[in-house]
Amino acid sequence: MGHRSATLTTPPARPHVPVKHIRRSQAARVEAMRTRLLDATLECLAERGYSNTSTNDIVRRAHVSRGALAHHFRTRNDLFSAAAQRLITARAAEFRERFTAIAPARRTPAEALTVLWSFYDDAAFVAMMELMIASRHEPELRAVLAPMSDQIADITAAVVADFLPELAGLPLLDGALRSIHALFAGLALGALASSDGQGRGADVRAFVQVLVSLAPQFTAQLTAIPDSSEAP
Amino acid sequence: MGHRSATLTTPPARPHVPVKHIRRSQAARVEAMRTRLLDATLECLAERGYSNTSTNDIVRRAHVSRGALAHHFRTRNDLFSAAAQRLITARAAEFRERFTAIAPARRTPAEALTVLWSFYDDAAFVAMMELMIASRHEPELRAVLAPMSDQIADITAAVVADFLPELAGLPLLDGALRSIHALFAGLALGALASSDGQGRGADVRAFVQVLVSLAPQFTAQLTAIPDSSEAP
DNA sequence: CCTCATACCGGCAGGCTTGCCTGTTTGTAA
DNA sequence: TTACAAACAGGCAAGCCTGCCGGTATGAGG
Repeated sequence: MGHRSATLTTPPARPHVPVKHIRRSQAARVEAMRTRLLDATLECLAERGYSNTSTNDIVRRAHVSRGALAHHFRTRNDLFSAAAQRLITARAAEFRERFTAIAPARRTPAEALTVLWSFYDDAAFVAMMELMIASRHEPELRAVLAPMSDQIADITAAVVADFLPELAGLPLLDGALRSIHALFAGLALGALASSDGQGRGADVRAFVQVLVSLAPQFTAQLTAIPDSSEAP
Repeated sequence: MGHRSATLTTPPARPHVPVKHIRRSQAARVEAMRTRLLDATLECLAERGYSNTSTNDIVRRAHVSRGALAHHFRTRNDLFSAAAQRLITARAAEFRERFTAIAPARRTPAEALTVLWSFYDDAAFVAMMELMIASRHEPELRAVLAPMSDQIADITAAVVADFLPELAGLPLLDGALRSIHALFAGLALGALASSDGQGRGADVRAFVQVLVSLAPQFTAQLTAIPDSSEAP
């Protein structure tokens, strides 16, 4: 179950393949270089963290010269912002893929929760957290990350609508989905400091499991409740 | 409702009160110095973040010489570990205080949720997140933070038992409480990167509010369910 | 009152990082 | 083929940070 160190980038084609003397178009060259750099950045981010990652670490890992990086990303922040952008779009794509890959017979809320959690119990999400923390002081990075929350909500809603139609009409669905995302994020954050190496809040996830399995039951009662909401 | 910048430390006695020529015992001196240093560390942590905070920043803010810090904390990590320890114990104390301070008439789940959230929508929790992220590479810090998760669970359980006895016996109470903590943590984390300056996931918290208000209802149905748990 | 341990002070050297700068190679287009 | 622009290489200087060190002041004990 420990999904850790899942595909953060495309694993092949990276280790020790010098990009030399293969006669490629310039567009292909820059694309390869950017990919190399960005992937290395994301990996360093997950391993060493935002501010423990120097540009030297990155070029070393990418097997690229210092000047190459400077040529494609003028400043360190540019690099990290681009990496953040790449991470977000890559994840959005993988999100849809992984869900559409679920066999129609298995498209249950429980399975969906498992897949969803795999996105949080993941090296990429560690990188994501690093970026979120760092974005507090890097406006450019923040600008990249800001719309992410709503994007996630939209994509999740779409996935639910497509694959779990029985839940599609639920009254507070949007809030519920956002809640689950927040909960998983909190779990992942807590896992960073917790000594609980493999548990990763399995008990909490079990509780969530039970909760969603009960969703249909109390959805009926919801309509008859004196809406005492308006959050504090 | 924006609780931000709540009491991270004891605000009085800090600004510009030179500790000189007042004839105090040595024990008092070291205590004052440690407090000064640790408070400044925590403040810097919340404002600048873990690795944007240099020891110079700290001594500058604490109005203390560089040597003083070196004398009390041999290394930068020692300082941060001590600060983390201090933060944890201080928060635990404040946690109980704030809950016992609730007027008996107001001891409702809704009120409890509001108070609980105030602990996450808080400069101190920003510092906490910084420490959690940093602890990934600082074993000493990690050792300090590791037991925190269970401590929180224990304290929360105790508070519920004392002040919300009607919930005390609920079947999956422990999981539910941990879930709420994780959810709030995730909300706080997301708020770092979100442009949603003041919202802070109010909608999500509203959902949680509704959910707990329904807790008694479906707790009955829980016993009759084919336990298909064992989290994935 | 005197002595000593402890608390505190401020500067120095070593190491690391970033951004820039010059020089070389590669692709493209005339 | 030739000339130019873009891609790439690697070194340099300025700046900052940490840990340490000798020197001073202050409180404790005889």
